[in-house]
Order: sequence, then C-alpha cells, then structure tokens
Amino acid sequence: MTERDAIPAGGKATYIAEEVRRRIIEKEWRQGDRIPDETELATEFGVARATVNKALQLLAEEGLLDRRRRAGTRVAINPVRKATFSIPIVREQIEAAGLSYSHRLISQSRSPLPAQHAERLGLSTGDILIHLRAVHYGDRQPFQLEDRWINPRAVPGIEDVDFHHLNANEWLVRNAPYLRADLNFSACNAGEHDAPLLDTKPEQALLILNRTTWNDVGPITTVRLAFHPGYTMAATT
Amino acid sequence: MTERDAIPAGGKATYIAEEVRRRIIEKEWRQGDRIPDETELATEFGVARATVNKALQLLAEEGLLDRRRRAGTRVAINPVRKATFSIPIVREQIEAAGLSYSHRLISQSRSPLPAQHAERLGLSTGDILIHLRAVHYGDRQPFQLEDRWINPRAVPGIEDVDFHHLNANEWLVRNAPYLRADLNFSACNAGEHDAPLLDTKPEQALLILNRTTWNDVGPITTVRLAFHPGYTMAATT
DNA sequence: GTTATCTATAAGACTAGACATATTAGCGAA
DNA sequence: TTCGCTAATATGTCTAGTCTTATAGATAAC
Repeated sequence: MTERDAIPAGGKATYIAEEVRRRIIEKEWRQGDRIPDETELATEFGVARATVNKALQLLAEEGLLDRRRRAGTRVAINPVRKATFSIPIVREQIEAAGLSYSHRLISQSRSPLPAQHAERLGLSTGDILIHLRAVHYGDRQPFQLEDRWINPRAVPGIEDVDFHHLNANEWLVRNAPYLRADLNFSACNAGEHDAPLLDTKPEQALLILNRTTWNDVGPITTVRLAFHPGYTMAATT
Repeated sequence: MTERDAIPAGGKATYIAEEVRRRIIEKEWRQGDRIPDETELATEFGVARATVNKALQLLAEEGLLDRRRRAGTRVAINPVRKATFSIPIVREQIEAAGLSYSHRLISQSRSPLPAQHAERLGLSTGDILIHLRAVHYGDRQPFQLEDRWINPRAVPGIEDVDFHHLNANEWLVRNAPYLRADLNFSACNAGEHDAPLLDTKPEQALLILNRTTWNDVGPITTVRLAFHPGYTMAATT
C-alpha cells in the first residue's frame, strides 16, 4: 500500500480522479476500454455518484476520457490533451521576473483602420480607431513591442486617457472586461522597422502574439505583441 | 426582455454563469466589488446553492472572480484570463486542413543524450535515448520539422517500433499516456541545417514548440517542433 | 434488407440538506 | 497597542435522492 491509499489529499473527487488517472497511465485500463459506470465506481470508492461524476468530468475535460450518455465512459483513444496559459499584464510579467518595469509610448493617434484589421474585427476599412505603438522594458532592456488598435465605441471613456504614463494593457484589463478573446502565436523576422525598437537585427526571429477581444458591443481591441529575441512563452497542462 | 431571459440554453448553472458574466461586462458589478453570496444568488435565481456554486466556480476558473472562504466572492481586479489550446496529432491537424498527409523519417538512432536536454529531463548526459528526426508534409509541402528524444525506460516496447511508416507522435499518444507535460513557444531563425528541410531560407523566422512529457516512471519524450514559415497557432478562451 | 420505432441505460443536471474549513472581525487580556 | 482567542460566516465538499436526456441496441414495420 502506498501513501496514496492512506491520504485522500484534496478531497474525495480529486482522489478518485488521481486514482483513475493512475489506472490509465499504468495500463490497467487501456485506450478505448470501457470503464465501470458511475454507479459501480461510487460503490467501489464508497462515495455518492455525484462525487464520481465530478471526478470523471474533470478527466473528460482534460481529454483523457470520452463520455457519452448511454454509451458509458471510455479511455480516450487519442487523448487530445489541452494546455492552458494565462494572459498576463506585461508589467506584472516583467516584475515577476525581478526586473524593473518601464514603457515608452511611440505614438498615439486616431487613425483610419487598415483593411488587414478591418475584416478580423468586423469593422469597416477606414473606421476611426485609436492606434497605439509602445515598447515595454525590463531593466531598460526592450521586452515587448506593442502595436494596438482600440475601438472607442466598445470602450466609453477611452478617448480621454493619455497612455504616456499609463499602460494600455493595464487600463483595458481593468476597464474593459471582454466576453471572447482570440489568440494566436506566430513567428516573424523583426524587419527594418521593428528591429531598432527591440534593439536587434532586422533578420532576427521574433515570437508574435496576436490578440483580439470582444464584448457585447463589438470588438474592443486588437494587438500585436512582438517579444524580444529569445523569449519563450510557457504553458502547462 | 431579451431572449437570454427566456431561454436558459444549456442548463441553470450555465445560465447563471452567463448572467453573472453579463453583469460584470456591463459594469453592474465592478472590478473589486463584493457580489452577493451563494445563498442570496440561489434565492434570486430560484435554484439550490450547489447550482450557484458550480456557476461561480466556473467563473473563478476563468479568472473573472476571486473567491475566498468567509471573505466572499469579488469581481477580480486584474481578470487574468486563461487561454487553452489543444495539442493535436500532426496527421489529424494536416488532414483537418484538407491536405494529404505524408511524412519522412530523416534519422532514427540510439544516441547519448546531449547536456542541453539532460537537465530538463532530469537524466544524465550520455544516457542512451532514441533520437528521431522527421518532416511532416501537407500536400507534399513541408509542414513541420520534428526533432525528438524518447526515453525507452519510460516506454516499454518502443525499442521494437520502426518509425519509417508509423509516426512517433501518434504512437506515443496512443501508447504512452503522460501525467505531466511542459510546453513552450518560441521563435528562431531556420538556420543552414533546418532551412532546406522546410524548403525555406536560413534567415526565415520559424515558430518553435518545445514539449516534454512525464509519466510515473520518468520523462517520456522531449520534442522540438519547427513549423513552416507563416504558420500560426490558435488558442481560445 | 433496410428503415423507423421503442426501450433500457448511463451520463447530465439539479435539489435540499449536512458537515468541514478557512478567514475575518470582534473581544479581552497582557 | 498588540497579541491571542473565539465566534460568525461564506465557500468547499459531499450525500442521497430525483428527474432529464441522449443514444445503443433490440424490435417491429416496410
């Protein structure tokens, strides 16, 4: 008997989830196998069915189990696991790394929206949006280059904000909660334009994160974040 | 009255979560505000407390609420939202895009583990692991370059597998469920070595995904995936 | 042989209630 | 004032039960 059997550690549902996970990892239950139904497991573990249900739903969300009414619960054939990462505030991210944060606003203007963004946002080319460009520094080293378009119609009050001293990321996080966000990662070469801002060579590969958010009114903001060379973005399971 | 009020669509807990989310988005409840406790909300919505609890836990996981015993539930001041993406099987990813999948094994050997990987894996430099290099194609165009180390001690049976016709990603997903995974994104220039394999120039920026997985025995595999130029990895909230 | 229909089943969702536990606010003693 | 105790309270978790719903598999009709 291991400690696992003795110490439920975290609650019965968590314990059951861990035990089921162990049985899958150790091939007691193999990919595609039907596992005992909730009632049986409830009896085995001496708990209510709701508790087993909670544990198995957790594992189904993880992608380790396939569950269907009437058909029962099976160990997923292709355990398509999911990874999550949090979307941090740049300042907090830099300070968490033990660096001192600063930022520099390169430009702030009301500009007509270029076609490339219009389609993604569901707005018309030429609509007047707020366009910001800024660099975020950690210990005076460039950390992230930000190129942002903000839709003032979705964020009342934004017109009066001066982003020279306040960072747009933070203001929006605190003042414009979103309903839906769209993220994607890509890579691109720094280029003549961005390289000097990140203190690097034009051919240097950069990690790019594009993020667009919406609320009930419409699109809030779309932003392209270019990270300094060598940056890695971590995710966990 | 909107349709939202009439059609609970999805269940009471989902409806309550949506309604609470709406109140936050529309600033009825502002960042930092304490919201009514579970008992009050249960009365308001005419449901059991467990149902309210389920809804609020969902929003807390999303990062929209901060919940603490005795202190109550508050709207998060910095709604640190989380994004998830699924870790697909390359073949399925390519086929889902409507392309025909093929792959080419460049090398398969038993090799001593280089120092750079040893530390991350918690193994010793020079341990004998299986080293694979392969390219995955969609409609004969290079899609992804794979450089993988597999720990045979964690995956019994791997020694006998020939990856010329079977793809390692798929074999491992089906035969070596993992307990923990570590992912990170970065960008790097293709370089003299990898550029020809991805049919591109050496200075081309590439999106890199590093993934390492563990089970109860130890590390299973660490892999570096370099995507073709222009590839973007999408995540959702 | 194929298709439509029924039925038993397993998960999904919820309820009302109980008990556990972290945490805060207030109180009283040092 | 400050420390330590206590009581109140909101969330966390579980139980035993009910009712709902999707659907696999059997059955019946075409």
